Amino acid sequence: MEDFNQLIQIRKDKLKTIREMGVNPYPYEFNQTHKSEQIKNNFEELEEKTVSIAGRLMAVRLMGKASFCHIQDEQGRIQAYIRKDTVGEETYRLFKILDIGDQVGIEGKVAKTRTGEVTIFAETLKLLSKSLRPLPIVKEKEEDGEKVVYDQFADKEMRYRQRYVDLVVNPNVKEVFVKRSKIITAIREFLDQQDFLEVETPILQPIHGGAAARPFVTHHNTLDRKLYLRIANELYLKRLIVGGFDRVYEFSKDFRNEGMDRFHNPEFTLLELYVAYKDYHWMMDFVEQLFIHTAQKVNGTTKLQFSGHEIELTAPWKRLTMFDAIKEYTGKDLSQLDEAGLRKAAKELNVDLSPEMGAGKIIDEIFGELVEPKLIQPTFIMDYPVEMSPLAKKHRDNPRLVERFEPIIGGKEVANAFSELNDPLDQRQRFESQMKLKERGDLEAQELDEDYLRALEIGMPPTAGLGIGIDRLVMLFTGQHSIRDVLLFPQMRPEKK
RNA sequence: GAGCCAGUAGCUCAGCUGGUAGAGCAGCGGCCUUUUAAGCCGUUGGUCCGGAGUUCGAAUCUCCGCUGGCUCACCA
Repeated sequence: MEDFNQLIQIRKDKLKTIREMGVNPYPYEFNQTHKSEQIKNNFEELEEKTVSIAGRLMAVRLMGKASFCHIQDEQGRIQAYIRKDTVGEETYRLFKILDIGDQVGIEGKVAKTRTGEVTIFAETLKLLSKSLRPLPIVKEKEEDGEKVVYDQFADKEMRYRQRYVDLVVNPNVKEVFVKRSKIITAIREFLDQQDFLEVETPILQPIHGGAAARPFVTHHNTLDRKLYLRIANELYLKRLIVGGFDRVYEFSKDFRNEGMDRFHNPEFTLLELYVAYKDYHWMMDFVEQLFIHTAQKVNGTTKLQFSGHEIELTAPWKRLTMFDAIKEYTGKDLSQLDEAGLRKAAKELNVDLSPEMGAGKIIDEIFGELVEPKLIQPTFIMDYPVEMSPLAKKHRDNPRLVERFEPIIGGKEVANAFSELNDPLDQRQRFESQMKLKERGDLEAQELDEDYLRALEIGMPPTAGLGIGIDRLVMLFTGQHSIRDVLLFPQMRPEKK
């Protein structure tokens, strides 16, 4: 720490010197005419033209009365050449005491150096912001066309806690978040083209409905009442379908008070959308088109590289009922078995069960263990056991099942959809069986929402609904293996002083 | 929640079966007007994650704790 303070103290001393030179180390603006990649990509056109760039000083090679440095801006890095004779004595003196990490603006002519690198031959240089805290120094070298990185800033804890440093120093991190933004834009564009209305529903909810999860609890002082941070927005969006909006969607931050691992962060982004007069068959076609549109817009192809697999998103995707999928991958037909029979089958398949699991949960367990990880190419798994889906409509041919599907890609589900339950009496019964689970100690069982039932009693049209975990979608589209790598500021334990 | 691994300079790391801490980069002082991991000479810098124990002596061994990573469990 002593040493660290020393490094900062040296920079503070330099700051003082700079002020004494009559230079404002924190000026108010700078006129940028170009960015780094733009200059490199349009060299012929810009050669010998004057440009001005702004960015962070990332490398300095000082040689007496002339120097090379690299400036990093939003697009990348570009080299600048600073000559004492050209910029003048005062400016060169300033340049010599600048540190890596300082923000500078440079104006000069574009040309190539002897070794062929596009370089700005500086005529003026302006300090735009003095950095007081040292940055990790990452060096790169080209070797046989391969980029070798030295001293990479790799400590994950520090990368997540100080994302601003991570972003400065690890350029590929930036790409992930640019892509994340493009994905959301592409989805929004697709939905808007299809006449959806983007809406906003409450984050603070008196009843946490729409999913099975433990909530965060908070308190409203004026109303003196308990409120929950939403775990889903499903019940509000369906109230809007009742109200007469036929196509609605919301990108929502949802909150679940559960464990954290590479697939779970306490707050995450969920897209939910609802479409009146459609069912889950229609929704499967829709999901295919949504994914294809997004992949084309973001990656320019319907192929995805993930975990060493090449995934092809072109429609149609395989459609399998859950029972057929289990039969295909385990050889067992579970469709006619009762709970005892299912337990026996699970045992034969070496799937561990806990005693409180009901028939639906056992089926899901077998599926999750033995089938899901093998579904690499996009596959719709359809028709889930009724007990696990209290908001989905019963299957038109089989009352033990609901009309629900999940698309699985790369061995992981990326969405969840169903024909929405709109029979108010059936919905009340489903809530009541959830209440019984809750009494038995299931902390994730859903709450009975009297107002939602009132809305269904007013009457909801046949409706298809869809939820997509946006973070996991981004993981899939960017090839990242941890949710923390697609969240700018993942949740961390408090930093120890 | 469980198991495994890790924490040493600003960054990346070395430090063997215990003998009192090192390198490269960065920093600082020099030299250098086409360099690119620039180079050359010199040099500063450490609560070895924290605490307790064993020992003449602990970065190193033991225990407890903290933080993180990975895997599993829970969970969409």
